[in-house]
Amino acid sequence: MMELTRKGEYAIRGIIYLAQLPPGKVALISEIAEAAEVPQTFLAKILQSFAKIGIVKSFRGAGGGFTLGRSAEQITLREVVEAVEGPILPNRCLLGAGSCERDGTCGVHPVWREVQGKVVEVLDGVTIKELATRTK
Amino acid sequence: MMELTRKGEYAIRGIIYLAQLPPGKVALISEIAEAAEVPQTFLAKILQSFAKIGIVKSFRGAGGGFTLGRSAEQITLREVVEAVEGPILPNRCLLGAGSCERDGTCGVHPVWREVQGKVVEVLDGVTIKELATRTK
DNA sequence: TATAAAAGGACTAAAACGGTCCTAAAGGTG
DNA sequence: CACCTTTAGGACCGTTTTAGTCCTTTTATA
Ligand code: SF4
Ligand code: SF4
Repeated sequence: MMELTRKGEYAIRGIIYLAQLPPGKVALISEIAEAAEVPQTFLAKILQSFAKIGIVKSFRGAGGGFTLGRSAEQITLREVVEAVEGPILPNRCLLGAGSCERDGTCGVHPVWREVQGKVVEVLDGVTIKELATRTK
Repeated sequence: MMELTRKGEYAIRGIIYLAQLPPGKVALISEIAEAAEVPQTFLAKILQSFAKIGIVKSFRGAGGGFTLGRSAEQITLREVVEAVEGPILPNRCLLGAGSCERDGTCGVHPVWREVQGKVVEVLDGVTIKELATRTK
């Protein structure tokens, strides 16, 4: 249960690599993919989607590549994970009332709410900066 | 991320229904399925797998059906969920060393370990009994 | 023996996963 | 301007998982 997909795993590895670079340095997708040991074209898609939401910045043409969109301490692991996997949602009844007609009477509902809260708390509490410095 | 499948959802609903019955009462799969609002043949598979591991007991033939395999306060939500979804495992690197060759140097690894711990803690802390009494 | 269940197995449609490949667009360089 | 480099976007694809159904067999009761 609750498994991160490869997409999520790759996204995290890629962004950590970016965070380990000297600030401002742009890295080629080929370079990131090799360092993170991730299929290049797949990682490209992921970083492109990150560029859209501002987590990374991208530059085209010669001398182009990717950089972090803001400083590593301002990007949380939660953000990265959610960007790629969607919201932390142990059960679909947690998104919006009425998604399950039983939620009013259901004793399990609050448990999922609690699980969600704990996971979000952990993931919100760790920044990419921390991960980058802790990772060799 | 981390979504419970319908199988898991149905399993929980079914077992809660069993827990709400007077102790010792056997219920037909048709009855459980209707009450829990779950496809009958699908629920049958789930309860059959539960019978194998002892969470429920089953009886064939006329007058047969299903009962809890032990008292509701001795069955945790975690057990039910894991029986149907497999172990709580936010990332595959958590099962066994060597499943990721990076785990020695990886700063993310401990975060997943923590997430796993928190979720297990919550799910272990709630019994089917509690859920049954809390659910109308 | 007839009947009432659950058990087991085969099968399936649809979605999600884990990518690849090709073309287009944008930005430097000589 | 022409050419090269690099990301962007879209189409496509094989495999696995999800979410079931259906049919036959076994077991137990009446
Ligand atoms: S029955 Fe309860 S736990 Fe299940 S989806 Fe509905 S509200 Fe959520
Ligand atoms: S890189 Fe780290 S988090 Fe990712 S699978 Fe390997 S050990 Fe786990």
